[in-house]
Amino acid sequence: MTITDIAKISGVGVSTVSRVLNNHPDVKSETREKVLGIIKEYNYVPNNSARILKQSNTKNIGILVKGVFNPFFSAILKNISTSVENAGYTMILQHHNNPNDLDTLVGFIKEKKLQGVICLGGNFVDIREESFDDLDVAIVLLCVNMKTQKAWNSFSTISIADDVAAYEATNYLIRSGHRNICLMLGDQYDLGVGQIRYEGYKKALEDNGIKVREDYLIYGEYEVTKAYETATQFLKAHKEVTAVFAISDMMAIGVAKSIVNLGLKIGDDISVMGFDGMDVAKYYEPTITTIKQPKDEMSKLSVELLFKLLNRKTKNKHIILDVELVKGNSTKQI
Amino acid sequence: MTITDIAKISGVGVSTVSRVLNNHPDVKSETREKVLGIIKEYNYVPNNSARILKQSNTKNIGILVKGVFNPFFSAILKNISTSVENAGYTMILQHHNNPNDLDTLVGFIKEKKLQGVICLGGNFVDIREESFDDLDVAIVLLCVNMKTQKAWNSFSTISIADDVAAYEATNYLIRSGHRNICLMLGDQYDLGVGQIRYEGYKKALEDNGIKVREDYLIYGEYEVTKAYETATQFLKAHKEVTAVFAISDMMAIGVAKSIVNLGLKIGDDISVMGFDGMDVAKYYEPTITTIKQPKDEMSKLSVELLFKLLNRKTKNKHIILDVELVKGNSTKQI
DNA sequence: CTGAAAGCGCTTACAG
DNA sequence: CTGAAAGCGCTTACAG
Repeated sequence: MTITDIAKISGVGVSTVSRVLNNHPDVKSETREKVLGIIKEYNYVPNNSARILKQSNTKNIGILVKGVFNPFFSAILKNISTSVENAGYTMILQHHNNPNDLDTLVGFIKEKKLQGVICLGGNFVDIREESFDDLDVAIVLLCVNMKTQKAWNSFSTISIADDVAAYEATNYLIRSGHRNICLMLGDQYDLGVGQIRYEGYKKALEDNGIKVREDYLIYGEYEVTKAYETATQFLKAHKEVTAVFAISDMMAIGVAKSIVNLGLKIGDDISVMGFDGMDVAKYYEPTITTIKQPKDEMSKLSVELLFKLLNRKTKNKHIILDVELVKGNSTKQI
Repeated sequence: MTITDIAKISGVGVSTVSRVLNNHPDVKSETREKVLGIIKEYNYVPNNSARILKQSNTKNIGILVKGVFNPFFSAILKNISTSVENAGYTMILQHHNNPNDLDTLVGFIKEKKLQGVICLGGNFVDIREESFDDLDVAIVLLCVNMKTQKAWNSFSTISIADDVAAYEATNYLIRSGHRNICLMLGDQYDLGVGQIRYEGYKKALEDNGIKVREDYLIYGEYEVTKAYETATQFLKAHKEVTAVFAISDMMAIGVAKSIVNLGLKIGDDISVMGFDGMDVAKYYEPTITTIKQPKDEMSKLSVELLFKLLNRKTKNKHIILDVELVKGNSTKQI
């Protein structure tokens, strides 16, 4: 079934069918009805590729997810997905683990002829103003390590001040009397947000005259199971540690469980601080103290910004959103 | 930059460039090198739409997610995503909430010219053997309400026996001495797996001579927050209830928290049973008794089956996987 | 091993 | 309000 078939059956030209398909106003309503009837009858759906080949407008929005596929991302994904589809665009999801985020992104954009793309995660170390020069695409980077927050105008970023947030979290633990504070990161080679959060942690310790210990860095791969295992092993070997700061709530839950299973009490014996502000942190027992990222705002803003960029209603922006330290019962004064 | 540009610059015909692009063997390696060099130099990426327009093979795999976008789905999503990309296919993710799953699916397949599609969730009430007749596409339905498990050969299903699983869960609570057992479903109009799980719950009660009470059905929208709110309200009004069976672990966690916040003890005062077997159920404190779905197997099998179907290496199958009741400390004998 | 040419299924000026 | 025709950027027989 092609547009030509429909045209023949309807007894009109292909241009007319095309006009009906694209809701052009100048078609006699009688003709429109007839064509629509045939389309319906034969269950005809136009070939997207042929359409796209003609129009430069693919209406494809890409979502490029780096590394982990954690629950924090999936909440964002849902929001984005809904908005993108409501706008009549197609959402192409790609997940990758390549070291070079920038190359991956550019290849993705070209291959799928994307109109816009939202990146979740990654560190774009060699990104430059000219990186997207010949592309004409709206780019929004989310949850990305962008150390150099210059006023670059070829892409947008929406982020939180990860270093400040991690500083605040660590400082909160220090203010509560903790000095032996372990940091649980994703993995050793995480150059994304993990890197920046580490810097915030480090600075908070240094500002308080606490020595930063390499062996207090542990890795939970953003997974509850792995976090549990790593924390169990670590806490057994380091009885002096009184607080663990995990850079995701799911890892914090793994850590919390390891404390219980070691016969200790969460908060009273060892404090646990999370990051993300997932619902589950609030509903865990005890509630997990965490840094709450404004995820609804992040997803809402990112799609809004993306479409504004697409429609040339704005120039690129670099937005930094506020986080909130939500106090739970998993951290205690000592 | 088009193939014609590359051909001109390289001093060869477009067919030769095309052959290089598609790794055809019969190109002189000298020519190949030269063309490859130009492609690299100009960062040329072929236009996918034009390619697809010629080849019937789009290499597009669709993932159609119905309704909720819960963490259980996102774990599956990650696995599928990785496998699909490794096979050189593009993953198109679509999320919907239309009542008519079948129409949505068929429209999706046609519009994107999908080679294969995996559906997560939904109830395909009016699905028929002929539904996909003119489509030539591999279809795998996952986590779907397929009451009529006929030996249909136009699509595949991978599922668990949701009714049996829910029966088992309910029966376990009954064996533990509970008689006033509340069931938390997603929402009132869920005709997907929620419907079948409800039937298992109902049958277990009936088989044990326990009256099924309409007012013992509550709805948590597969969300921890909503589950918490609904359960709190319900438990306040129904002091006689000693057990809650929630058909997702996230909802079970919300219920658990509501019990704590009502000043009661999880397990000792009110038992909580979950469903899914998410990691978090195992790491919650106390551990949540749950029905564990083989999610790794589900995602692995679904992709394997999809590609076998694509390559005509198998005919359609209807696979039912086993679940496991994982005992935690959230349920107690009374 | 290589190139010219047809054609995939659309959209869009252009002419009427 | 409508149709014939060109062309989007590829791939693929076909001929050499």
